[in-house]
Amino acid sequence: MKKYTIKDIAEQAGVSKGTVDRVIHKRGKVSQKALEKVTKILEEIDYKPNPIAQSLKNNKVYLICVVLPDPKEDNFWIPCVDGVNQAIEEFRSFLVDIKLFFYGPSSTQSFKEVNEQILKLTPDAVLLSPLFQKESINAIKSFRSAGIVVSTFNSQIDLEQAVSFVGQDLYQSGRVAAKLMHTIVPDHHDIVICHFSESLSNAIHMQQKEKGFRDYFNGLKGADHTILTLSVDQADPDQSLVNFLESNNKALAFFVTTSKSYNLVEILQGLNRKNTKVIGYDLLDRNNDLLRKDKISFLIHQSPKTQTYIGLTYLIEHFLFNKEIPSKKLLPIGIVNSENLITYLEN
Amino acid sequence: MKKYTIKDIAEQAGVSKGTVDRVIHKRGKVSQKALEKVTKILEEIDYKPNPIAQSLKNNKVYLICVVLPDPKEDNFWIPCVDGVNQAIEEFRSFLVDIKLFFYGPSSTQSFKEVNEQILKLTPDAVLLSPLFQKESINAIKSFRSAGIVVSTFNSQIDLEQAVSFVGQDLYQSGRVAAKLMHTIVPDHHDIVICHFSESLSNAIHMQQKEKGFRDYFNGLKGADHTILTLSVDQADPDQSLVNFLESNNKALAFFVTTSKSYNLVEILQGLNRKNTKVIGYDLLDRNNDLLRKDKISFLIHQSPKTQTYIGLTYLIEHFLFNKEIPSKKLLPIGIVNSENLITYLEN
DNA sequence: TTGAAAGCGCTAACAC
DNA sequence: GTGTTAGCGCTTTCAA
Repeated sequence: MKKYTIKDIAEQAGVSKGTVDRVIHKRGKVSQKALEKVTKILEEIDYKPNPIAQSLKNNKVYLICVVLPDPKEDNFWIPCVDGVNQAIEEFRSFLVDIKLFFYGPSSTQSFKEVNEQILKLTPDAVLLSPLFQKESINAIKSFRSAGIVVSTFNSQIDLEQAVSFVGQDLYQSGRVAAKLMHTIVPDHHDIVICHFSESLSNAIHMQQKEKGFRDYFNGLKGADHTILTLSVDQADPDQSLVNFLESNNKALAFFVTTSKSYNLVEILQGLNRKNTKVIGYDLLDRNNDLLRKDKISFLIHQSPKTQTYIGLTYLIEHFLFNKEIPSKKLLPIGIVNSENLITYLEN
Repeated sequence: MKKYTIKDIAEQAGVSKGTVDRVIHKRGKVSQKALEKVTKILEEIDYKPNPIAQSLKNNKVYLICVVLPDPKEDNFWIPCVDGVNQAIEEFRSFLVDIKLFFYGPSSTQSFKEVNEQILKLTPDAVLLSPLFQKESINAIKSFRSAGIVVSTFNSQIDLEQAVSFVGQDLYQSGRVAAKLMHTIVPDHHDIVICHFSESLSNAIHMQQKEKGFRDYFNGLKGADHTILTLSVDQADPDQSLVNFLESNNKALAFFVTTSKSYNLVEILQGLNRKNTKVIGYDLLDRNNDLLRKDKISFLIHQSPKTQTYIGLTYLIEHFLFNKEIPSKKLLPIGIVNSENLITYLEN
């Protein structure tokens, strides 16, 4: 298992290392004869340059900026920060510098400002969650024209704009929830899809999930479910829920499209409504407690921590070792109940 | 964001790079005075050597051998081979050489032979699935005394023998299955735990899963389930199943502790038994088909591909970049239904 | 006990 | 067009 070096190839071809390097990187200034000779050898041995040596030569500290909504305002994002920190820790001794930036989850203005601030730093790459469609496309454009590599996570925006996306298939995620609901709820049952939209930016997410959910039930043969959609009023979610529930006392099965299932469950408990089935998203502490107590049947895990962690490792390994960045990575849709919860929390 | 090099430190301390290196690696032959000076600086800047430069210097091809049961004899292991191949592909250009070895899943003799063969190659590390308790401990001992790093996956053996284990908590996995069963099966129901033990080596696995499963139900307050255990006769599994089912026609809910759920389902279909609920393991093609057709309610995913892939990356990054090898990595227990199946298959 | 120097594989500047 | 050379950060040998 001999690994060939550029020196071996140079000797074999009877040229110098410099010439071999020129051939490898197609930098021209090589005679036809030398080119052919070297190319032939390269192909024969399927030469791959040692990425470690390449990286050492290129001793530059890569700057990567991560942009996401402030986890203090929406704790869905807390694990994303954990993922970033894990990457920082893991690559501490390498030549990478990772900086975190937060914006207000409902302020396009703060999103803009943060991006302008980052642009001034001219980082090598930006990893961002493009909550706001239009503003994100603008931001990505200006990053790219400054030669900055842009990767995205969590929110998929229709684009050839970004190099890479790490996240989940939200339509499929709605189908998963529907299938679970179908397994735990008898036929002839009313099912309620609840949208808690703390920031309008989630609208697309919620729609895709709803579509998947409804499509699943529409596709059933002898199906007979009434599916309602409830968009919880942001101004006063609790009252909005109470009103709905009091006028729909047959509603016992709920699919919450955001991480707010705890909010719904607390209201249900307040109204003393029994035998409800709730399926929601995200392993927040308050959700986890209710899952353990069987007040929530299933949570769907969107792997927020993994999303940022993987997004970052793609970038880092690209810079350090010339690895290709996958253009799209859709993570598995995790189904979580009270018993496998712990195995997700420990990872 | 300046990264310090040993040259910087040497200059700061007024000594040579050699001396700094001696301090860092505690190789002695350093005067008290120099030692203190350098140590102080190292601590102040929290110096971490550049692992890329270290690795480049150490230009050695690391040999890692992977030992697992022949996937032709038990296709549970096919994805494990995929995981190995993924790691090979990903680290193709680095100085690592990964070799695969198979043994007969029910032949301790072939396990022994393979290990002897590997011992002769004196690899740097071995990653193995220690199916056979006793023989594995012996093998690991001889590897370790030859200075070979040993990591394990899939089967946990009670040991400080191996450096690392990647796998799942099987007891918890049984609990997950039980919880799922509990959600989909009415009370007052007979539940059957089915052990298909194609090789005796699985015995411990199955026991742990059974224990978790039973413990879950025993822990319920107003529970009222009859749980039977069926150990399917290896000599003639089909007949053995038919006999059992004909004398237990109340049995409609089944937990299959191995990847053979398809086998049970086919028999159930042959007997034309309806309304059965089956929970099993592993995303084999035959299981997946039945999951899609709703003949299996849930499959539990043990992430075999990830197990070998992670096991290998731990070893490789340890050798190449001095990363620490986690002594135990328990992967999330995946709950799979017809809708999130595809998201697992694509990963 | 210490410093100087060579070299790992690769790149890029420079001289011819 | 081509070869030579210096140097990335670190380790290790050798001479002092």
